[in-house]
Amino acid sequence: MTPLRAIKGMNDVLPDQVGRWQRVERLYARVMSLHGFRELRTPLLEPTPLFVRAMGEATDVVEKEMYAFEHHGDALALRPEGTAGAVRAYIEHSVSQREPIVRWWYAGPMFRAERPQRGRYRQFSQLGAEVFGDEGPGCDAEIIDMLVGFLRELQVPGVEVVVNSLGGAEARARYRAALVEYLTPKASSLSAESQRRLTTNPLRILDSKDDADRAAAQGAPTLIDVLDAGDREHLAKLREALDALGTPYSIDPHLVRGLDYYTRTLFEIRGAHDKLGAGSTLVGGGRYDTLVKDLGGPAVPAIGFAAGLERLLIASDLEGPSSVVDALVAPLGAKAVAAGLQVARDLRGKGIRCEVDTRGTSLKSQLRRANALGARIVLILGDAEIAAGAVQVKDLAAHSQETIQRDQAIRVVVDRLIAAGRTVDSPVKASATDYTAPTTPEEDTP
RNA sequence: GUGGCCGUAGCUCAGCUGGUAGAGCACUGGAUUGUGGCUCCAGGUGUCGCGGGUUCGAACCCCGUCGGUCACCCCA
Repeated sequence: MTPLRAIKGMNDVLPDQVGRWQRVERLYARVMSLHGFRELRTPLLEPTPLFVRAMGEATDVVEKEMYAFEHHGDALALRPEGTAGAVRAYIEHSVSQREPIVRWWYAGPMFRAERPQRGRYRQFSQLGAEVFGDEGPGCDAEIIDMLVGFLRELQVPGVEVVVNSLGGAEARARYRAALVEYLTPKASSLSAESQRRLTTNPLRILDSKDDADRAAAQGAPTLIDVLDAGDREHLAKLREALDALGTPYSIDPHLVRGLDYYTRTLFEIRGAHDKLGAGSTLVGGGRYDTLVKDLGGPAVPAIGFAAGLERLLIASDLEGPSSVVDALVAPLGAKAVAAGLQVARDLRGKGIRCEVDTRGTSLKSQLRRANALGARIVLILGDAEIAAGAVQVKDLAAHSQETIQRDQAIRVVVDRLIAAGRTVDSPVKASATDYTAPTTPEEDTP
């Protein structure tokens, strides 16, 4: 019998790692909140045609990477990206009728049936956002600057922003024609892949990694040359705003992205090249001023981006939390366990994370466990303490220990933890029916 | 999806031209009948990814397969 295992490219995240995930997610939620974005949650499963129409028939994602299937006659697909669902929800709920500008963020798993690699998985998570109803370049600049700030908070080294403009649909069509005209005479020198692309998706030849392709593309006309006046002004204003913000970026006229819906501003943010190798794109985004209309909604301009959470985690130097609990209750002997459970319940009522070691093992092994859990305080309850109505409060970091009366012990522990920098919730009642889970001392919610 | 490399204890790896397996770390216990992180001592049968083949004999060679990884395609 073959052992049960997770699907290729779909990974478990064990608790040791979840701490880092949560840290990044909370930081993101906070950044979003500070910028007036509100969270959107959409289904993981959508009608396949939504993605086909949003991203384009000829895109690789649609052609070969979607988990698409039929269920009772419906064509369904696991979402390969977040924008299509967000736009669908925006249209479906007539949101444009209620609010002129909408800022939404989302976080969650996406699915693409690609060959896994470091930082690229079949189920992966994206942190994304969309702004509907603001076509100004200032909005583009704000988003880019916000993302750079976010990556800085994540301590991602080597962050660089690359910007390009794809222009509107007309400009792109004009450019496509010019590019094909320029490259066709050189077709024989192109890679086989690019010769095929010449008819299917010529823009992609621009960011080919093949040397011959690069040489051929070297002198090609650039998109920026064929932009119309409005597109040019948009780009110029974006650059002005970025310069004013002091956000470093570079213009790469060869930057092209794989989805058809982009218009005008297109950007990528890369970082941590040494850790991510070829897949160092951390965030990709851009404007999609016609997509809402193309999907049957009103003519509302929009811009969005998505960041790969797994890549951010590889790139980020942030560490996860080191402690699981603040305190460990160490009862010695069977009689002490019941008393220990009471002490623990009282601690939790004050927002102290704690665990009771009910194994009945030696004090030594309980202290070892306290160490492993990162507990600062150990409350020792043996026969002598119970007889005296007391408890030993041991501070592992301070190497101190004192005998405290039971009714004073909770206050002493709280004081010690607060003195050590732990923030503790305001007291709540701790009973079986009125119990509030202690929040972790982790940061981040504003 | 295409190609290269890799796959030995929980982790990182060693294992000489094929003679059937080891280290460090981690973990558990003890030294200290109730006191951790340091130190010392003790504790390992693990489908050598899986299946098949060659051989007297395979962790080591061959084929297939699964998984990982890197690059490409593409993308977050």
